[in-house]
Amino acid sequence: MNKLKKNNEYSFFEDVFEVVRQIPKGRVSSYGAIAAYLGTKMSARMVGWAMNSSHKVKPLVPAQRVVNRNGMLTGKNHFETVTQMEELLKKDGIEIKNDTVQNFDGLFWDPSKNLL
DNA sequence: GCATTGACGAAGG
DNA sequence: CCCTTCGCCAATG
Repeated sequence: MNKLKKNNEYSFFEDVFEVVRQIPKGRVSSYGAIAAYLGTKMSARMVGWAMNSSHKVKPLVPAQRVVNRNGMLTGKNHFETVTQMEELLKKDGIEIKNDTVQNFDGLFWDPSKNLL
């Protein structure tokens, strides 16, 4: 499957990982925002799909900081444990209520605005 | 090679 | 205001 990857063309997966790693502690971002930063704003799904491999890449990607546009921890089910995601976010100082990031609007981190 | 699914999002009813 | 439908792109069956 691998090995014959176009050396010039890195999957946008790595781009997603890189952006997610840039998310500051205590902040969260959304799939759509990351997708938009990568240019594929219409395909936020692809970002989520990329996160599917986030657990197997070298520098673990803080996927827990990436939630949907509603601030809901939709991907918690894909973590080692369903509580892992909210626990990690709580450690970052983010309050989680009912699997949803509180004050999501205030904690939201837009890569296109901050990373640029 | 076509059909289904997926950690989303915006629009329509 | 809540729920349903469509669109996107890629991977898997």
